[in-house]
Amino acid sequence: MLMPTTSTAVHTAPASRTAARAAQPAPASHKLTGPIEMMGAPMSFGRNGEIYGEGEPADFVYKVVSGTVRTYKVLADGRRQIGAFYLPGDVFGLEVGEEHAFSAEAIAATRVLVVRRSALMNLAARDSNVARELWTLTGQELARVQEHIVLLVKTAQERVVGFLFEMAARRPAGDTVELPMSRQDIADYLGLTIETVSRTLTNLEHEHAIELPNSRRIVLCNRPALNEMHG
Amino acid sequence: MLMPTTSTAVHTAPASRTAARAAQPAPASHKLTGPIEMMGAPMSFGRNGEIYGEGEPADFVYKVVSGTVRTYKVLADGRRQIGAFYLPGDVFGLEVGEEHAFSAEAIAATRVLVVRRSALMNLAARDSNVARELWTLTGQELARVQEHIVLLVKTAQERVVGFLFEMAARRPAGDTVELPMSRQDIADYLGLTIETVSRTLTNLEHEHAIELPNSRRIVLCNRPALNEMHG
DNA sequence: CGACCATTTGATATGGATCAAGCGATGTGG
DNA sequence: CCACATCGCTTGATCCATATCAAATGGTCG
Repeated sequence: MLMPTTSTAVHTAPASRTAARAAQPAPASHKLTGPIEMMGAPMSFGRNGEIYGEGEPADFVYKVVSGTVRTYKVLADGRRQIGAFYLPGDVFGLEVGEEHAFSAEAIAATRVLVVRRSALMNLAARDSNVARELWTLTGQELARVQEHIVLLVKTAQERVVGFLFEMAARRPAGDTVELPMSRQDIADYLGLTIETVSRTLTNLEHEHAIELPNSRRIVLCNRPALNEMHG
Repeated sequence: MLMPTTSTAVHTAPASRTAARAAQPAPASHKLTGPIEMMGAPMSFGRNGEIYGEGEPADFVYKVVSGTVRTYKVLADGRRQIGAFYLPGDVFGLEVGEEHAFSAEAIAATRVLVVRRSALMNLAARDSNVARELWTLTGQELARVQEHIVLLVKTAQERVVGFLFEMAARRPAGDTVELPMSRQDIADYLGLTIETVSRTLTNLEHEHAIELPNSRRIVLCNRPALNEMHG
């Protein structure tokens, strides 16, 4: 639907790989062996590479091995709303209906595992543990989106601080957050403009709540202060 | 947690009813027989009656028979965000985790069917159709919340019009929408103030897009015009 | 009738958007 | 190796949609 400007997708048909599937390095996930690891075929996407489009048949389920993925919708007036960011270990593209509700793109060079949804469904019909795992994944997604709703009704500063906490919790690395996405991506996730995101981060730095060694790295050097700020 | 001001809950312990369960009038739902109808115990709540609180163990699943339910969170600064409205036939309170993510209240006098979550889980472990139904319910909830996110990043007019379309689609009754909830409820669902909701409705009426016979009844008398307005 | 509560309407304030320019890193061709 | 184009980000000035504050209206129930 929306052609990426600098797509360098290596594969475009996930079905083209069914061999050589058992030799992945273990992805950064709490679950080291599951249906997707067992059955998944590796695929790679370049920066801005389109993984699937909104409204397309949801025939495949994906798990991030490395890199980052964003899902989004483009509204009628051209504005883009980002639904989620997916980091290594995260599953995305799992739909209960027949179509993808959002489009998905790689933010930077990204490797994923791909598995046919029908294969998972067949497995789930026979194995209640797999069925439960699919349900759990959908439930985690639901919880995440509910948190997102709460973020979206707050002030700009609360949204930005909430986003920083969210990212810090997902990639525990002390107080340093490494952002794989641009300011525009953050703005479109938070329902703000790029200018407001930038200004808010600058303010937080002036108040000594964060440090900005560079634009993609943020140090949460005063968590109590940040906690005060996020409602 | 939050005591309702005029609670008139008839039952407070759903487990107190296990007999007399097969004689409900069929609720307005596309699914006339399911686990909840088969196993559910009836309960009633008065206006503003608390059904469960955020953070409480999610031991029961509910289906609306009559009336309307809202789920909500109260933010740190006292603002209330409504997560969803549930109308007759809708299932709510089904959590994948162990706790309720939102609080639930009856908006007006409401009857529900209640079933133990553990009973559904046991059934699902043996019957993959039940498992699939639980997953489908969670997936529908996910789709609804994703739509809600898209609403929340639009302008006030777009949010209000989107809300009217949402309600009209859920209770197909020609172009007339009967609102069970107050302006404050609508405002807290849309992330707006009550004044902005009221003004927006007045504007829509002036533009002959809707009619307001009274504050709880809205006629969508110009759908093409409304469609233009909601991005 | 009168009290109460939900809703509407009016006046003003403000947070974030918009418009516009500047800055710093990265990469490319001469 | 440097001039220069490009891109992502920051900063500044102004505007506007919506919040806030305040009061009037209207419907409901004792």
